[in-house]
Amino acid sequence: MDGAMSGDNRVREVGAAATNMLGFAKSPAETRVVAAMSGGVDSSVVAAMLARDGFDVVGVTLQLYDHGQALAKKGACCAGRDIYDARRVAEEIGFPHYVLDYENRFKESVIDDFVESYLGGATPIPCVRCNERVKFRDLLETARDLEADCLATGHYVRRIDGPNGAELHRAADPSRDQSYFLFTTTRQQLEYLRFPLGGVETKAETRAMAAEFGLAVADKPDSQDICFVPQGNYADLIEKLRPGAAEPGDVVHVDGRVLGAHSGVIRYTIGQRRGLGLIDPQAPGEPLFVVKLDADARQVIVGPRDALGVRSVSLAEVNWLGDGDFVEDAPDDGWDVVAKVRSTRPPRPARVRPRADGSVEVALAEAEEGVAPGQACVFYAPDGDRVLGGGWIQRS
RNA sequence: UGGGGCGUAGCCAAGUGGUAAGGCAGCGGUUUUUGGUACCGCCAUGCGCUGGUUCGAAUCCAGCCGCCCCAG
Repeated sequence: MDGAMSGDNRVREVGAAATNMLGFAKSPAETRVVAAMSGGVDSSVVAAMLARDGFDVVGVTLQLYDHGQALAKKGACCAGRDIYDARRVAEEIGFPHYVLDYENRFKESVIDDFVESYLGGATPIPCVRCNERVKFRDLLETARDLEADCLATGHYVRRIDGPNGAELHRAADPSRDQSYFLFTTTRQQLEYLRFPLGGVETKAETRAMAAEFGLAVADKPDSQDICFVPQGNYADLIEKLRPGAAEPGDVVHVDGRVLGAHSGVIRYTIGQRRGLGLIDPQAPGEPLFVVKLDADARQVIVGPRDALGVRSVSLAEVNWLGDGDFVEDAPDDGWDVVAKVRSTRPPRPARVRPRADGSVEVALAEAEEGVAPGQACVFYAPDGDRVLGGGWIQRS
């Protein structure tokens, strides 16, 4: 949007001259900001940047899970390492830093939900639950308790002050955009939040800043996979937390034929191809995909690729961030949006229509594959930039 | 035990004298702050067995074994 000013657009989501970089009408030194620090490069840069710019930064790192026997983590774990890294950044730059024990809250708000979701045949997004129920709820309250003016995070997403209050927008770098994971953010939370990396053009730029600040985490690899699941082996974690809960059952073709057996619906998600270990004798050269999961019947229903397409999706718990009242002001044919049913891939045209029973129907202009209950459908304005809201997929 | 057909990797399958396609499944990796998808790589010193012909055979010949079908 403002390529002419490239190079110094780190904290430029607030423009008014009378306010500081975070949008407050007072000096940075008088502006207290709690920086949520995960121990990674992004949030470290945010904290360091704000401290260098003179803000009254208080770094906070949440201890979300231990590496004890409950999760059976092997050897040194990232949680401990990350906390150490965050603390070191605070020491290097010179601002206070606190580690808060959020293990119980994380367990109750994120891990339990994750486990129950899988056992119910759905496919959870723990990262969204963590943002929704831990970072932007409990941590945000803690920041208020610390009398901070705002809470800053390292998310790649933009917050823009609009005529009707704070708006959530996609990151300047579409490939790093994390707005999908923040769709549950409420307007009230958004008013208090700041995302200094939203305008960064590339991840390399962030790393360059980290190097510039002399941070040891500058070359730290990006985090990926689910933070509390070691080696990406989520099914083993579920079975440790709920022994015996994952029961075996049949793998059934959409036409009714039983093709084989599985060792628990928790190991599958809609759209999945690998791991079935099966072929359809009637079409031995064609791949099979998981089309549906029936936890009650303990069935994994599979079919050919063309059985995967979905054009209508039903949502619950919709969070609306667009202008106007989501229900009252909805056009008869639904809100005109572009929607994502997964974090990657560009958003596609869709219509979002509130139903009388409180649920919401999304009509996709083109079929999407791999639409699974428990995942999120996030809406954007037709130009794909502003986040208008989103909801949890119930069925499709 | 008359006639016909077939036997290539876990499944399907191409190849009919020149030194084993491809798909599915599996394994490994890339991508990705969820799962998944997609993409890339690997996966038969050997083509039912034993001999023979040939410079050379999965491909030709002989015998044997095993399936299947049609007749009785």
